[in-house]
Amino acid sequence: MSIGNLSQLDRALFGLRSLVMNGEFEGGQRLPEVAVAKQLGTSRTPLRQAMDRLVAEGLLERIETGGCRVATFTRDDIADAIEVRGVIEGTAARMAAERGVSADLLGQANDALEGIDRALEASDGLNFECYVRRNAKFHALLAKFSGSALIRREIERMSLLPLASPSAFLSEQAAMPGFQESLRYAQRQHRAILEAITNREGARAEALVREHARLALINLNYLTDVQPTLVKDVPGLALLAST
Amino acid sequence: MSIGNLSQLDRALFGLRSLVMNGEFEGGQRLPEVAVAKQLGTSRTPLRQAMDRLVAEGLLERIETGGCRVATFTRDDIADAIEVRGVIEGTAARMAAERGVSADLLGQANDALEGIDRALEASDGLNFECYVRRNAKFHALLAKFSGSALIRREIERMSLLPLASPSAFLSEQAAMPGFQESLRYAQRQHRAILEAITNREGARAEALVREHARLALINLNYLTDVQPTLVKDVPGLALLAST
DNA sequence: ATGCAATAAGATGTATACAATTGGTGTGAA
DNA sequence: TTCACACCAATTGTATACATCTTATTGCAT
Repeated sequence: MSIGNLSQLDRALFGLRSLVMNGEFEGGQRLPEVAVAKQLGTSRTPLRQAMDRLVAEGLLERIETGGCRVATFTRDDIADAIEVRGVIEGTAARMAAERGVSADLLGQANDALEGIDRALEASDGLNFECYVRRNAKFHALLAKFSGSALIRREIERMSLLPLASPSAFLSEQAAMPGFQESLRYAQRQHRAILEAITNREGARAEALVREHARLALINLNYLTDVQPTLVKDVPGLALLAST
Repeated sequence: MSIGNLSQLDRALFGLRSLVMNGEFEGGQRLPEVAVAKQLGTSRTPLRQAMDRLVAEGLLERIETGGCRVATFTRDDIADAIEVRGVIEGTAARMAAERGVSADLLGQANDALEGIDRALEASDGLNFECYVRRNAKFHALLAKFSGSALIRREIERMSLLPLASPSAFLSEQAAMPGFQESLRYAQRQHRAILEAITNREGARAEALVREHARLALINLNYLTDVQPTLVKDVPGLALLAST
């Protein structure tokens, strides 16, 4: 359990999550414990723990007669997950506005947004890696703003669902037409959200965050309808029901 | 795994949840696996599975150096849990209004509300048991209305948290002054919620459900401030931090 | 007396053996 | 040919033994 030396449970958890997300298993089929344990180089005990956790995450589902199968998601499922993430993040923003946020935290959020500005104005057009990092930072701060550990955990939880996280589609979005314009739109929303929270405008903050989350929906639709060839590159998209 | 013959995991899960909810363990102390396993009459393997699930439910928390401890909740934690339940139930109601609900389901909800009416008008003043049952039924239908399995699961999940469920305080509420008047107020909210959903008024339905959830907060405050002697009778209230 | 270190006891993490249940396959009869 | 029943293989659920890591206690040195 030392640093950099993972426990068997962590190895099984990361390994299995990665296998499932990358679509290594046929959707709906049962995961045979012995075979998967051998594949991951661990025993059944930590593997079963890992499976329990992935069931809790929603990535696997229990079979009544025993064992687990890979969960499959319809596009409606993913849309609902994105909507719920937006709703809870929106609640975090509203609470932040209502209860007030420390100047230190507000400053950190402002720093993150300035970092995004710099990433957008980079000399070579866009510093993509920097954008992704600062975007994740801003969303993490938003969850923290609420002052509620429960809210923060719930947002993290929803973001674990495949394709529901704030940066789920960022890596492949680069191929989209109007990509940079979309990032600039998102950044204006970021600014407005932070302004609303600072001004203690709870309803405005909540509505803005909800709308902001729906950007992920647009990307989902683009990837599945217009550019299905990219599907293989987006982690978790393999779990989308083929219908 | 036959009917009525629980698996060891279920036995451990129900038993441990009950022990924790009833405050059999000192808050914050580590749960010794061997001792608890012996107490529950099972081995460590299913007990550890049960502990993992209770961690996912939020009832236990992991200790960094190994093992689990009983989670403690501040009143703010419980207030946040109630708020989040209200927010997600509100989203379910809004989605129901936006997407439409089948006449069959609407009819079932109406039946539940008529059952509550009858319970409130019983000759001996109040049929309490009937009220509780129909109230739970109405809230379950509300979750179902959304048409989203994810939403339904998240509402169930939030309702598992101690004191966050729609009927968490009902059993002890009888000792409150103005108790029946409070139930009538709640029932008027029920009617308004159903009307808003039927009329496809999403924003109204969402706002009403949020306000409805806050009734639980009032009961929480009453129990902890005015009638702390009742604390022992409410399951889960033992987990409230004594501060 | 206090602080640190070492040791021992006890707890958790992991592997594996065994039991019980499931699911498939093959054979037989209608 | 098809359905049913039985048997066998394979898989999951459970218990337990073992290894590793905590943690508390004791003793020693300052």
